[in-house]
Amino acid sequence: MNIEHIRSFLEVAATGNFHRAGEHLHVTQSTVSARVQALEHRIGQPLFTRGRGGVALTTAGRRFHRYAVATVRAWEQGRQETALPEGFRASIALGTQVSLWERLVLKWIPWMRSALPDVALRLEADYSPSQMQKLADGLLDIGVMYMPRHIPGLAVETLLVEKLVLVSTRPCKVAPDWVADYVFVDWGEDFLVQHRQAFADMETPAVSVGLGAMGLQHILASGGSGYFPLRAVQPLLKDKRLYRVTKAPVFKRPAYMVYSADPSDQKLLDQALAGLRHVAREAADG
Amino acid sequence: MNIEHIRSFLEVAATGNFHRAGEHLHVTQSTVSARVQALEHRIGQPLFTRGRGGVALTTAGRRFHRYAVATVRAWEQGRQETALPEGFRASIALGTQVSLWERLVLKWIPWMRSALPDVALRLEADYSPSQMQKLADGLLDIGVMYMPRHIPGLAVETLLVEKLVLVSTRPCKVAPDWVADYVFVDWGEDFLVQHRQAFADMETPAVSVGLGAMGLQHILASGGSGYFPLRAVQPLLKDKRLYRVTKAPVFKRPAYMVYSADPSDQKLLDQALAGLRHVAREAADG
DNA sequence: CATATTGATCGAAAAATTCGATCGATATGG
DNA sequence: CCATATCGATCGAATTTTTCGATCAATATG
Repeated sequence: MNIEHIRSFLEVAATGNFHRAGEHLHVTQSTVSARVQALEHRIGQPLFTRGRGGVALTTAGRRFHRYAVATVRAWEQGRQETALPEGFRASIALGTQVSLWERLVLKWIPWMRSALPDVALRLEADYSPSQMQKLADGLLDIGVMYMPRHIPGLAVETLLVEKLVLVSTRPCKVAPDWVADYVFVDWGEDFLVQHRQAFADMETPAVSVGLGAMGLQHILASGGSGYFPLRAVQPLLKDKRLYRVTKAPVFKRPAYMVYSADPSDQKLLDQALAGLRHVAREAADG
Repeated sequence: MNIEHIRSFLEVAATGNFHRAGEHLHVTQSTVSARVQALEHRIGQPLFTRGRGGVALTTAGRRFHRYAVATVRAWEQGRQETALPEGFRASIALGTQVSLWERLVLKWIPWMRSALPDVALRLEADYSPSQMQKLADGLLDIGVMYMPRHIPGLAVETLLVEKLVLVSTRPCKVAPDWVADYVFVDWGEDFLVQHRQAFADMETPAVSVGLGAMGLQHILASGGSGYFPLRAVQPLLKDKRLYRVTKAPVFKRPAYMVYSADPSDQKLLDQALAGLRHVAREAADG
């Protein structure tokens, strides 16, 4: 069965008129008639009552209508999602965590556009678990994230290593007054482990924050200290709005890129990965 | 685009082999090849990597896969739902409330099977509001229910009038000791209004029940009185397990059938309605 | 190196789709 | 009552698409 036939059925149902349906579909009335008849024959039921001033759906036609909509929509959407934009040769689908978006992907886009102008880019910012699934299912070509799971068939490569440094709103060289104004920011499981090792005797901080940007806003507004990516606080250190606690340990937080070990277009993937490595070098903390 | 093409894509994706896919679809390998190529051309992307020992989905192919499944399923299901069973000329879709199922529809089915053996029956038991919507949408041909809403384009016809009579587990001629052992059964809005008019000074009964069968079970188990359909309690009256309170008012509870005022097959509908009227007469309280 | 398996390709045959013209039925207006 | 307009069905011819069988080239297997 042809999807054009189903689309014709929907158009006739909408207009109630074979001629008008034909116009909308850019075919003749006899074509519409033939299509609807083919559909009716395939289903084995009349879908329209042909009468006086046009047509109306039969009970069977109305029953079929919702499935017709679903069928056409599923096909149309699948085509849309899968097809390449006009004038492109291939496409790369990349998923990333929001926090790595600005830092890496935003710079990778122009790199790709100039290096491979005929490759369309499909980008999504999502959270890590669903992204790993999409990579495993082959729905994404590249994932950029902290803390990937290891899955067979997927290669994981360190892209850059962020340095998390302790900063405070007051100048001080040693670890600050814990508990009082320290803000614990959850930078993920790796950080948690390192943090616990370094500050084994530390009591539970009064404030702990799940999202980095929130923690930074908090200490800037209310004063305090906490671990933040060097890159993110560097301008604030220059402005003397924050001070680095130089004696405190520095933690490392690596970001990875994940990709298929056996891609359908090895060459294309290699180029895209090279671009990511390039922007990662440029974005390195130094 | 042809749905067989999409089905072929799915079969190839499942088997990883054009030959085997062809066998499953009862076509030759070259047909499968042509179909997949047509699909790829229509989408503008290769969906498989053809290689050494078979084929594998590309990223695009994997992306398309779920939509392919959705498309085929929607069409297949629509055809299933809409098509007539083998050897039937037409079909009638009837929806009813559960409580009227046994009373009417169960007897209507054999009537229809013998009167119109080449008409398929589609039956669903549902609750009134969604049923009226389905009737209005033309998804049902006939609805059988208490308390239909009136909707333009739908005809409503009284099918039978149930008599609700007061019965008690103890013999008594007059209204029983209210409140103490009377069970109020909610037989719908009409009943509520009549009941309130007849027993204006009645206090709120101790027990009120939403479903008729539950109320009947309750008074049979624990003793008491309440309104029930004459038809339902008649055998219990004969067995002297219940006694009718003859002086109490009798309430009427009409059941209706609802159908399109302008059906696509008037003659067929008329015959089905005649059948319903017939079984309703037989089921009348007398 | 022979052999088997894979998907692509080609040409011919078959099937389907499409179009334009026309038909019959029905409604509208004078 | 009749001329006219509108509607969908139908027909035949032209076109396009689909299918098949045979064959080819590439790649594994023993």
